[in-house]
Amino acid sequence: MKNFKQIIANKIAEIAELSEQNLITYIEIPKDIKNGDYSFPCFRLAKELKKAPPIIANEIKEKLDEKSNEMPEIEKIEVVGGYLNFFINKDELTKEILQQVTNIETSEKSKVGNGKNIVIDYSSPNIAKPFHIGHLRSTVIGGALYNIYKYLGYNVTGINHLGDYGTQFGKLIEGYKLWGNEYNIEKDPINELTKIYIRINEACKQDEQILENCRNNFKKLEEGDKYCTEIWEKFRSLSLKEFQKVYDLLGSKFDSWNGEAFYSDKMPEIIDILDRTGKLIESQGAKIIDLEDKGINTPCIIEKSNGSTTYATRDLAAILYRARTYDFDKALYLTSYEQTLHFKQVFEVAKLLGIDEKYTKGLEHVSFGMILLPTGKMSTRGGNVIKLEELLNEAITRAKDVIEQKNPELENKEEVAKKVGIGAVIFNDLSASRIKDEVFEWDAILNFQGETGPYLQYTYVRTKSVLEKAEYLPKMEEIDTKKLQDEYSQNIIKLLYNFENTLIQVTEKNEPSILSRYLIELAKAYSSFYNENKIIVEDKDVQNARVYLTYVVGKVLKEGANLLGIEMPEKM
RNA sequence: GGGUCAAUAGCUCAGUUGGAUAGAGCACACGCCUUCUAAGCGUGGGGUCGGGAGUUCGAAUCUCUCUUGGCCCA
Repeated sequence: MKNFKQIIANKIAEIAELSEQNLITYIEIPKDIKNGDYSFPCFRLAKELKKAPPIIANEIKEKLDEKSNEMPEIEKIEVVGGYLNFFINKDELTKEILQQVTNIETSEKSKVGNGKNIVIDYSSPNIAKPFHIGHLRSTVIGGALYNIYKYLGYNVTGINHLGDYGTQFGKLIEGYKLWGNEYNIEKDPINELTKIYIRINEACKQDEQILENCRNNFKKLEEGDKYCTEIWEKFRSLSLKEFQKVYDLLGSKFDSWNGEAFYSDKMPEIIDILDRTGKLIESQGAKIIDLEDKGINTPCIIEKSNGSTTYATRDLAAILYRARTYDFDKALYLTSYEQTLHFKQVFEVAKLLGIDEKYTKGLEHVSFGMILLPTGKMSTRGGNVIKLEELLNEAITRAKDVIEQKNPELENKEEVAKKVGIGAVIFNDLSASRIKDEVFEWDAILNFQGETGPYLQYTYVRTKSVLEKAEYLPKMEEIDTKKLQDEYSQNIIKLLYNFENTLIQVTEKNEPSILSRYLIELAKAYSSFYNENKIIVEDKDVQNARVYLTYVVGKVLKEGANLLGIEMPEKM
């Protein structure tokens, strides 16, 4: 793929005797098409050359014009004010892009990641607790990043760092011991376990002995007691079965399910390492690392006064394990911004573990905003949670209603409703920047109009419909790209050119919404094109060109949506 | 109190490392289906880019400060 920016920078560098590296960062893409495909603002050269920007622009243009035979890609250069505007030869550009998109599966994209190792820690729900809409963002954003890194040739490991450890299991075991036969946890594990959990908490408040038993259970669990371990494993596997229903709906996949419990025997080593650095100090009976000199005025607690470990210790053990096991270049943690301080502390303490700088530099907390209910924050104890399964099923039901209304003759309504409903939910979560909070409202999430998942799907379905009508796909070599020089086609061409670059931007910022916005732009551009241009026409050259453009747009829309975790129906 | 993130149209949000006249969707009004899916397309109204100061040829974007709100703090 030709890099037009590079070509322009290269030529200006020769003339202005400046470094190509600098110039390339100056070159920008004008918002308005009439200002060309690329633009070089000469203002910043004005000072050192001691000339007015328009004069500089004119001088560069003159010299560039002399070399025009060296740059067949450039059609013309215009000076507007202090700007030097470059117009790329449309024919050249169009051919280049169609070629690239045609071979999208085998393009050079895989070189970008260069086999670097990326570890993504996402979803990570708590065992025996409801899987609610608060877990959606981690699952969906993490999943999208997983797909995109992989697509760009990174070697990605997805980890579901389950919350399957902690004193609450001592309580659950006690509750199960006492009243296990009263609850049908096989049938409805999470709801029943939640009931037991609430009940045992009440009991603990009233009876100190029960609380003591709970503590003992957890201790026994840690020591590998057979009975406790068996019950714990039962809770874990029953919960996972429940979670799997949601993961199946969302299409989430993980390479590792090692949760907190997995690191339970790996924490003594962490404490030992930290101890030997001399930075692990006693404070109010707890073992802490002071981070004041690192600009973090809250110390990191490694071991509590009662001798139990903390989330921080477990995360440190995970870092050490992952560095050894996956040799990661980047390790991403997908959680809400509530945990910002926690990860700041952990990443700082990780520098004391004696691991290579590569690892500590690769740690990154990818934080996102919270999902709030119109009434405020969700809370499991308060009982005001919306379960993910419930949301997804509602989405499917609503999608089915729309299908009945718009296209009652459609085959596979169930399957399409699933893709559309889930697609709407996923896209809704990926369309705004991560950091934004989201107030949960059914009508907003399950809206199928405007900038939504179903809009992308609908546009894709239209491309398929056109291809079906055309009955054949012309060969790339037979396309007369001159037939694609209208404003609408060119708009699409330019967007297609940006596809790979968009994906790279996503990984640079760990921000899948950049891809979401891009796909909306592409779908809009195609919809305008579709409305303004008849595609199946008398003139076969025109038809071939437009059908082919339709084909590649469909291809990119589908590829892009799949990367976000959204499936495309062929009809809807 | 300390730290941190945010504030752009009535609502939800874009705005690529500072660049040309700040853009979408929803909502509202109007127009477009005897021809490729109207879950669509087009037109229109609507802005003190939270306030102020600064840096710069140029600031929604960078710096400082203030205001409001979210989140975190053994």
